[in-house]
Amino acid sequence: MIALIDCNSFYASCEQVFRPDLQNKPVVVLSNNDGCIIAANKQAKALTNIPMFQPIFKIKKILDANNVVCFSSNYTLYSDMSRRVMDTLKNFSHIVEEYSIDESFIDLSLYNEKDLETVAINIKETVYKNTGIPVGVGIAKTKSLAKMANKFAKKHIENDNVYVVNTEEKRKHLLQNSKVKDIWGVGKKHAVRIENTGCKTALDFANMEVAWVRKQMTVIGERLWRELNGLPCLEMITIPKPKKAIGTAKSFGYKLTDYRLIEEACSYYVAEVADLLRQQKSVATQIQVFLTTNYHSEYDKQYQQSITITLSSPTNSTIKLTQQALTGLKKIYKTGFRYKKVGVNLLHLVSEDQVQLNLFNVDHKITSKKITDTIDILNSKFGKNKVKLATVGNREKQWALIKEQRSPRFTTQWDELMTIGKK
DNA sequence: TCTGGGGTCCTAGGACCC
DNA sequence: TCTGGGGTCCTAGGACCC
Repeated sequence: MIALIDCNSFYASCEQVFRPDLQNKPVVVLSNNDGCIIAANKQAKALTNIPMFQPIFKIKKILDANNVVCFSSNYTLYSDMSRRVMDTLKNFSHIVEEYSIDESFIDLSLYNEKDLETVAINIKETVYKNTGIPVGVGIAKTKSLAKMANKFAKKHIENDNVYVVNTEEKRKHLLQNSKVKDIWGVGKKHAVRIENTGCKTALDFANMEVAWVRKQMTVIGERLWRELNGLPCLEMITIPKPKKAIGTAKSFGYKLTDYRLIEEACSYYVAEVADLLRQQKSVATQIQVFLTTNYHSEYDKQYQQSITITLSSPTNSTIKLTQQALTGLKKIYKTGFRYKKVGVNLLHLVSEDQVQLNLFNVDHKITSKKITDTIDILNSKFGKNKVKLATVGNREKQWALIKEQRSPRFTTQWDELMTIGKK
């Protein structure tokens, strides 16, 4: 049996852990640049007209009228809280798959099946006691059913955030009471196609002809169909696979026209992704740079362009990647536009030790590696970005994201610890 | 004025090879 | 009317997830 544990309104819950005064109050967390809502707690969700992913300026009035507390996103805090939750889960099973920042699958086959209800409640209570984060638990024979059981448990309050599918009756009850669009892996497009055949519930889908499913939804759909019928097709992935691509693309805090500033932002992003690349001990064979104006704007002239450069030899050197990225950026940049976003993608990543050495730049490679290693060591000792390339610039980041309401990084910064009582 | 960001997997079709 | 057959690699695009 597999359990899916999912944190309730994770980002908002993280904020509330350190702000007990916000218990039972509506709380939302905003995206980068404070652009739109990416998380809302129960109380905020209960207010109608707070749709997720809506630009904040459209619903500002509703937020204010209801005294909704808004936070800028604070990923440093959320990552650390996530680690605490995951550590707690490891006490319940040795087979844990960290599926995302706020959910995990864990294998419970060592437990007696009739005890699972108790185990589920125990997991929920222990995580809350250790971290302050409320979670939901869904348990079933397959990942897809566990995922749906979890969602079902949250939706129907009488389940108190726990649902265990340990009988055929409960499987049918779960699927009968879930809509097609609630099936994990069925998005908008497939939901329409499925419903057009007359299916209304997840159970109807599970009873469809598998040939139709295969044809319309490929092998992914067939796996899902089997999983809903109790046949496990998705394995537990306990060792995270190295990423095949690493990218970043963030909107600027302000529209940019100045090439120099865009270049600084681009260099900064290259340093970020190159760092992640080295952490997973990979090298990139291609780098892609793209630049775009604000496509939402009706006034601005629109322009977007991207360029993909194949590197002469695969690398994870910030220096080399920056050189290539800026060469690319120069090619696609055109004057006369107000730019909104620049992005960098590292593509076709391969393991460091699988690289085919290019005979002709061995020397260069080694020198470059020494510099990169030294920069990494210094930065891990003295703090992120203390040592950087000159192209990143040293002035205030005029392109930086807007984060007006970020909470303190309570758990990772000594100077941002919580204070109690008078100073 | 203000509209997120980072991924995965699969398939079809083109280019190319023998 | 008939129009080889088998294969690989790559890319773009679709669909989905959190």
